[in-house]
Amino acid sequence: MATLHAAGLDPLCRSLGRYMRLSEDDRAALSALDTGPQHEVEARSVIACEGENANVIRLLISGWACRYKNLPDGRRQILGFILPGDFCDLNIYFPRRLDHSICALTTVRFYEIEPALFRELIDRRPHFIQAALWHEMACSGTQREWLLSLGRRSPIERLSHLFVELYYRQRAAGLATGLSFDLPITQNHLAEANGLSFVHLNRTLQEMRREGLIELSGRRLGILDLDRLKDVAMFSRNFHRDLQLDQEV
Amino acid sequence: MATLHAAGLDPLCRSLGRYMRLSEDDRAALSALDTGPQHEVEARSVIACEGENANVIRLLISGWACRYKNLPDGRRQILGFILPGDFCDLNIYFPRRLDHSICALTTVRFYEIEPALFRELIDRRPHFIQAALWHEMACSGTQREWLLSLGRRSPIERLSHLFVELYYRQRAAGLATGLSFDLPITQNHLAEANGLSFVHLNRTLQEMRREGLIELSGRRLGILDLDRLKDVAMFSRNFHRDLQLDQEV
DNA sequence: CGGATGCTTGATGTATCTCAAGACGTGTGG
DNA sequence: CCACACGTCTTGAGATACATCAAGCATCCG
Repeated sequence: MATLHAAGLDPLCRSLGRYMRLSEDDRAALSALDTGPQHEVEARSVIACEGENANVIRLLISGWACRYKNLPDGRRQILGFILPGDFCDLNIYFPRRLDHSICALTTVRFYEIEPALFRELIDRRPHFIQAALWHEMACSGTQREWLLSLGRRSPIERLSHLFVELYYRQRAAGLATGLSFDLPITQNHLAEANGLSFVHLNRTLQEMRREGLIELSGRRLGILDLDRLKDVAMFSRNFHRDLQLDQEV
Repeated sequence: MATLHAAGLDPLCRSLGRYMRLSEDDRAALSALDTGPQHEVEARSVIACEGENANVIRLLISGWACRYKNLPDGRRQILGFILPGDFCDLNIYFPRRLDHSICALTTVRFYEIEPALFRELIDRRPHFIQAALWHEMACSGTQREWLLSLGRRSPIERLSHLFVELYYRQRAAGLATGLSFDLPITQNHLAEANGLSFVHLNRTLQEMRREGLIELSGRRLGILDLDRLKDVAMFSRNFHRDLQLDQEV
């Protein structure tokens, strides 16, 4: 019985454990959180929509999701990818109106946690707020890296950078085998994330293959030369360090 | 004497007051924070540099600063503008290594607050952490809007959006008179913020003037038709609401 | 089998960058 | 006071990177 329960809560401990050392008491306190049933939605489902009130805390268990924004005329920009262990929304206080939407890119499983329960947890063990703050700041840092990519990196540099980011995040979550990992999204998604047309993205991918940087087929990405890929991306040591943190589970 | 002291701490109260209701006790607690001397640096000074440890909390009092990142080959992207009342860095816990740099665009005055003092404040009055979280989330929201701009908006839409954002933020800080406000930065800065070459930015500005959207000269921006400017920018109601919060002082 | 979805390729136009030069204002030293 | 340097803005010309439009092909699935 303990096993089952522990397995169920594992994602929460693992997720918060990335940002703080968890004592046994901490883990026990997390167990007390009733994470409720797991939800499952299929690809393309809108999990949360811009403008609606976020009155729940969602933690992704499996699958890929993304944050995105639309312009009134239909143009769409993906703002970031949400991988297993990431929070979709962390509205602990003040139900904030969502400034962006979230949709599932694959079949996705996630927890929904009551903000009130989280608040109680923080009341009893105030240092948990630090993990929440840290999570926000880590996301914020990744956004800044994307700003640099969209503003100043060329398409091939942008794409290289994204692949390195995803590789390290997947590896941190134990989802990479060697230098390859599942990339269960379409080229169109990659284009929407990188501010490119999907035609041009396709040609950029071909260039990367020609250059011997990656191989990509059947929804799986293989990195052929990580060092060179990082060079092309001008991947920063600082950013690497931030992502590495995820590994200290 | 009370006057002087109150005047000195006013920026802190006003800044945090944007994110939470301050009781009299709260204000008294903030007064207990020794904000130390005001610092002043001239334009172009680097206030904080990527990679260094942020071991202080800075609150901008007057002038303009910006966050930015560089690529190894010298390309530079401005990530956001810091206006009076904004925190430069809010590293309350864990001295985090900075993932970006901050520099002064004009002569700038700011407070430096010891993180330890801030932590003590939060220990005594835990709800202050909510203001910190809210501040992080507001900055994060602005970054997402910039991602949308850089990824999907055309140059003229981007620039329009930036001007509307700055207008609302300046107005919230009481720094706009009517529909115009000081814009003490160069066209080169605007280009670096919008991911454009400064030549093209210059031409975009001319187009906006030709269209009767703005007038810009002598480091002062006048908005000629706010509604149309917002239409061009496809400025979102949600984002507006977030910025408006700044007004509820 | 027909329709949806995703990937690839070609042709064409244009938006944006780069390079380069000149104009204007402002401050500084002679 | 002028001469000069410097920073900023402006304009022109040319090259190219990227978007757009359009078509073909493969795969999957009902």
